[in-house]
Amino acid sequence: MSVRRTNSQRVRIDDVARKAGVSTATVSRVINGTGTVSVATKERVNQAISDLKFVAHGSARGLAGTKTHTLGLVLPGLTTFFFTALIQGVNDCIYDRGYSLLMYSVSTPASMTSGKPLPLGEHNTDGLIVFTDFLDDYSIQYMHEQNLPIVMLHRSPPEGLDIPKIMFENEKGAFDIVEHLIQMGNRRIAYLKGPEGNEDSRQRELGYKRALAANNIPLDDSLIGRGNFASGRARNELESMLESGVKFDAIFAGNDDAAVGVYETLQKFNLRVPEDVAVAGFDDDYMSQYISPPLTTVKAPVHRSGFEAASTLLDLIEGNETSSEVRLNTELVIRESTQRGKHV
Amino acid sequence: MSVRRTNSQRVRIDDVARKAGVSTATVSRVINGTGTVSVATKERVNQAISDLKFVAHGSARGLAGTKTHTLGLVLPGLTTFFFTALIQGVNDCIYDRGYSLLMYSVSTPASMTSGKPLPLGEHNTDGLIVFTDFLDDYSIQYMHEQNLPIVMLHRSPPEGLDIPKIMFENEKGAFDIVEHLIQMGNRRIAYLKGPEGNEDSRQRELGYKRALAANNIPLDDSLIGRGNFASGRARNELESMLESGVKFDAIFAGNDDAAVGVYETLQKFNLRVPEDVAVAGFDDDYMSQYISPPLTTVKAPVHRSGFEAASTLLDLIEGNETSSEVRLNTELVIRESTQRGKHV
DNA sequence: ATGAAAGCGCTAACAA
DNA sequence: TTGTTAGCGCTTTCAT
Repeated sequence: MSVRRTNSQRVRIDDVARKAGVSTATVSRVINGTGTVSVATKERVNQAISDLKFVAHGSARGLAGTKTHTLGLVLPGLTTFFFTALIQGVNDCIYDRGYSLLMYSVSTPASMTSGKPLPLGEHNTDGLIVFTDFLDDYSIQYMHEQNLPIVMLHRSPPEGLDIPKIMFENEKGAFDIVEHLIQMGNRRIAYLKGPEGNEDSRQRELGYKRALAANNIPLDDSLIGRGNFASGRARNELESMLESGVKFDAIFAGNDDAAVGVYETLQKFNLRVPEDVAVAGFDDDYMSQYISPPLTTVKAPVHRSGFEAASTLLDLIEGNETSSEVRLNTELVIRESTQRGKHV
Repeated sequence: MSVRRTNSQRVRIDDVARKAGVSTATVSRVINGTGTVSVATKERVNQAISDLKFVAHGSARGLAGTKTHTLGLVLPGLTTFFFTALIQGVNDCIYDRGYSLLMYSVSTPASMTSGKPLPLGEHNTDGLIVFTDFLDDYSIQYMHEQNLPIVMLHRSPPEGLDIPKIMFENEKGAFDIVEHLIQMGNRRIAYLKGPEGNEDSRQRELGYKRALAANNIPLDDSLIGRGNFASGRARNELESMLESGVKFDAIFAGNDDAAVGVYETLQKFNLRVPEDVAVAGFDDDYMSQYISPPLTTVKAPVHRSGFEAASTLLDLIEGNETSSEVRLNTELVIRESTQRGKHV
């Protein structure tokens, strides 16, 4: 009894089939590169497709087939240039491989299993890149159990789950930069942590502690501040530390954005960088070379981490081999913020 | 004769219907808020949905219904913090309204109507935000004719098409900042254009020229350089200008990223900012307050422009009233790069 | 207020 | 190598 709103405008696969003089199955084969189609037929079909400007209906493909050709990327609130590079990295990987990118910026704790679930399964992405602490372990486990391919970016998967992860060499990077600070003559070196529970931060803290230990510098807990990888919080935290009389001759700020906050607070207290306090960051954000003084930091391959995450996810989806963990090299970048006597 | 890969795992709408003791039609009504459902029934259905952790199949909804609940955002290559704020703005608008975001970063000229078409129609987004010069007018016209709701961001629609656009007050912002430069005593003021054909740049150039005219300063074409809103190109262009002997006492760099390139080249030529050359930007990028000297610029509401674009697009989709043009206010931010005698 | 059932535009099994 | 056709999981009309 069909009384159906007929979507009259759209060019459908059977229009293409008719024009090319073949069946819809053949057109589908040409589109998807499946099955076998003779060269001559393939050419006729492609001609018809471009003549008619046919674009397949994504939802129909998603429903009929097994793939949506869409990847999900879950991010915390987009704050710094870091995210730009990361998203571009994912983007650069997937379009060539025929996928689109669905983005979710989640800036408060969220869950798939309580309250209003995230629209993550909703669109049936073929897989998910998780880069946020705002999605709880249980949600990830839940989606993993639904057989959704997942890759963790800058975060470990929940205990016991076989989910690949992409990380920076945080521990080594932090070790290197703290060693550098020590070699520049600093002994009392503060560290500003990232957000509570953040894994990058935890690993950097380990590197920081290892470098101190390797140089026989006792650990002083009063030198460890609680930040959140953002300049505002860094300002406040450092202010508290200074007001409570903590003394130090260098700060490893956790990341570059926090280092910017450190700069501001030091200036407010009339402390010069690097003469009075040396400052180091992590990431090598775009602005770090331009701030004053230019910031010594650990260069992290952000674009590449997005690219690798996407690439690993596609491998997972396509059933290729994947490594369970990718660790991306970091590189020490020495600028003026840690070089006494060289400051302009 | 069904021999069908049956997606056994998934909880479907009929599972919910059975559990709630209703038909699938009723479940659908509850999900979509359409039709009339008694309070008691609605409650039973919602209970069943959360008990079963039911998430509707997006492709099935997209195919059966008329909406995909997805918006497309087309961007040029993601380069600066600008894009972070913009994407976040779009994001912040749409999730509350039940939409997801499909992102396309297109960094080379692309078309829907020649070559391999962009996957834009492919997923049947309910609408599109176009923020890139890399998508040609014809493609936009083509999609518009297919009745795809479109909003232009920082760019005008093709001639004659009734497509809303969101812009900054470029002309006024540029006028204000050039006036400021003039008031600070500068007469020979250079302008660095954005990419060829870019509308923001064209409007800023108009503001620049109007400010000169308003102050009886003759226009000198040798003072207008060809940039692309990026630091690298700004460096090169300014270097050429300086080498060819062009003299000026101030530069309006087109945007903040270009201003950074200007800083670098001036430093290379041993010209101080602002003592020898005053520098002004546009956007008020996150880093502009932190570079040295802090950059005088025009603050543009980037996050808000993303938000407004999304909001306008949703209004278009939902059949609400929309303005054909939204102009977002800019604000002059005076810092040290234009203040002679105040530089630290 | 609710249910029955058609069909959205594809893909993929099977037949030929 | 190609065609026929069921059916993916929903939404929506129409009937009740």
